[in-house]
Amino acid sequence: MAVTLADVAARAGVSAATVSRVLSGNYPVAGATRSRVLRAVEELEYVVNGPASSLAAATSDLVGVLVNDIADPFFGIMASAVQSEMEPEKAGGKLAVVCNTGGSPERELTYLMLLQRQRAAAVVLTGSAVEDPGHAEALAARLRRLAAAGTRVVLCGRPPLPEAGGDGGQGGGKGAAGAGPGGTGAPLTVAFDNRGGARRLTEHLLALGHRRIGYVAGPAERTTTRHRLEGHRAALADHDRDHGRDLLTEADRLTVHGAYDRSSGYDGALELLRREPGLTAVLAANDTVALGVCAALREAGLSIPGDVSVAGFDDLPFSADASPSLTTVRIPLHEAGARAGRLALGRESAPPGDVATVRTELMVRASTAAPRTD
Amino acid sequence: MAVTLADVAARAGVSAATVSRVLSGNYPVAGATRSRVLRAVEELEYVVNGPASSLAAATSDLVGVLVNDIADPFFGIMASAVQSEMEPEKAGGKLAVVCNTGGSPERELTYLMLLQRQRAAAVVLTGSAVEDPGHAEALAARLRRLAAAGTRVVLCGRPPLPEAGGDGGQGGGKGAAGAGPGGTGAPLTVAFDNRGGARRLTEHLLALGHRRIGYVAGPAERTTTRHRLEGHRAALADHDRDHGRDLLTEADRLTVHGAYDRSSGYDGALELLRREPGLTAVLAANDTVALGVCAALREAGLSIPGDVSVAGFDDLPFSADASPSLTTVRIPLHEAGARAGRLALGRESAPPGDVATVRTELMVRASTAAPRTD
DNA sequence: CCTGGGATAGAAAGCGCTTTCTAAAGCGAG
DNA sequence: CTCGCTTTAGAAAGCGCTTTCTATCCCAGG
Repeated sequence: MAVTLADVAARAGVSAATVSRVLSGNYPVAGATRSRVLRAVEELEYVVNGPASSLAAATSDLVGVLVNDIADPFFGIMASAVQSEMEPEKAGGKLAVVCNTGGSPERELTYLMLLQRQRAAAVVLTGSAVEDPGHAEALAARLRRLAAAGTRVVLCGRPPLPEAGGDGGQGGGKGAAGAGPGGTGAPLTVAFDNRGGARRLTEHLLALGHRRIGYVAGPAERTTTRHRLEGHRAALADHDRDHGRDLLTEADRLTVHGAYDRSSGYDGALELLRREPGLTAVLAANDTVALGVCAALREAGLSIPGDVSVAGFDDLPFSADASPSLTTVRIPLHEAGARAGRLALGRESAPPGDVATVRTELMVRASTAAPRTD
Repeated sequence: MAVTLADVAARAGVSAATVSRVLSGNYPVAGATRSRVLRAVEELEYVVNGPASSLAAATSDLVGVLVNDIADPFFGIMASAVQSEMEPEKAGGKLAVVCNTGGSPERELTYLMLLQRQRAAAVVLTGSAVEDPGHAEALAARLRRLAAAGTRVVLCGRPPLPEAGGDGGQGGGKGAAGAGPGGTGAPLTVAFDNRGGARRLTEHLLALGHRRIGYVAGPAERTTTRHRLEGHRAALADHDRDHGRDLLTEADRLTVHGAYDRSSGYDGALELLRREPGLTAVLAANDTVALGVCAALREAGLSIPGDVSVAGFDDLPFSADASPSLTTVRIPLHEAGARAGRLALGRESAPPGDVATVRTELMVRASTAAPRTD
């Protein structure tokens, strides 16, 4: 039905082997022959059969990118950056496959299985991990298998995996977990400095004079949430130590958890206001949540930053445009994604300790100011 | 190196054929045999070799989704909806491959070529098309070839292709353009009623009493831009006819073009203000552009909607949250994407005339109001 | 007790490509 | 003018799976 290598070979008056060599370009072919082949390819509109090629060569030009929510620019930016490194137009270029897990660990495993089935060249996992030990172990096992199968695994924006727990059990599995081609076994990691960012953000609020600071945090079970919370508390603890205060114990009461969406911010802010009407500042899990917080505060008749300061996290494109513009912690998502992409392609060597941390940066804008002196 | 079908067959004490049948499930296998095979699969942690499977079966479980900008929720929502129809966890499930073209027609062709190489089961093209005749013909040719190769082609949010131009030329190509399996030849289309939406939006402003309406339109060469502009002008023309006015001739002067981003809105609004300081309303190419328009107007000391009304297009999630909340034209992106996904899978039969139009809906919010009576 | 047919499983022929291994030229050196 | 090397191209053996074709087994019906 479709045009095959043999057809091209016949037309060019050469063997199939020669055509293959011309197209892959990793073997010397005389100039005249080469151009004869290329002409035949043109004339017949030949397109390589990818599956056949992958089967024979035992390689694939697919790179999987797992994201929690493709409709969220946070992930869109990273995915776009990963993809920008793939050079699909070039001969050895890769095709990035963006898979939307919806944040579900089960779906994540499903996609990883499908990617393994496709013998993907690499897999990039973005987004925060769920801390449930069962899921974590299942995920680690799957990633180990992928690595053993020669797929490069890169984590982007999630913490490095814990060391292998169980011994993997039965079956005379051969490779001692991933000395496979191009895999160091342990996944490469591009980590965000969430702790440091949250810490600097809280320090900023403390320096402005805020003492009653609410926190609308992300889902309780995700690593990112925990890290940001830890940074926040570390700043409070430092402050307590230096000033003999006790903000840290208050922090529990002033923290609520929700999803990474606007309504969580809205609801969270109302709940915080209920718990502590004297609130002067609210930290949000991310910028989207911060927008919800702002909406709730405004509806409660509070001005920002006049009555309450609000700060977000991530610095998405819309954050600078919000009114008031959001104080937030910038995560260089594009840079991180691009780096993850290069690691996935093996174009950049693994960072020391296999973990590259990208710095976060405090962006002070209009939504935070000193509290009213009452 | 890796576990193969033969290994599983040996372990289960059956033939490779039987294992294949158990896994694909489209052939009767006795219960006892079946469970013996499944146990062997478990024990050996067998994962099917996708390329081999695709080669032998001459099918693939890849579905390509082309988007202009993956970081833009407009496309993210559609992509997510397409993906939600794929059921990757099921046996016959598909793997959606989201490809970011960056709006470049060349990259679009590159991705289509790669997807054809992978023998993708279907391809969904989202986003507006470029109207350049050269590109349009190249694209149409590529899509024809895809269809001829048995790949289902679905257009989502772009107009149906023009009828085949050239006759395709040389080579005794067989199929008369795509009576291939499951392809009707002509791509299936899910179209947005951009004209109608723009028309109703303009009518809304006219009804409020606006007469000097600026338009910060999208890139001049894209179909979507043209359609929205046509709707806008149709409304103006109707008004002129009924009221003996001449708003239509003014429209040219009050239209500027830009990209689909915030800064285009910002710059565009400033330019419009320069051309017509007495502007009472501004339409934007989409909601992101509208935000830029709002920012520019505000910096110019104008209040929204007090001095100038602003309206967008698309109704992205952030639009209701902006302050003031944006009047806009809602495009049911999720619904459209899901439908495109179903068409791609052949789970929904083709619409009459192969074009399904999804309705757009005017969302009147706080950013539009009657102009000041001066 | 024999036979025909349904149910189940195996043998084997590819699918279209890559890649050794091998052969045929082409060319300088002895 | 021949020998041995390099350069270039073909032959053919898979890669791991699917699927047709065929063989076997078992049971009901005659």
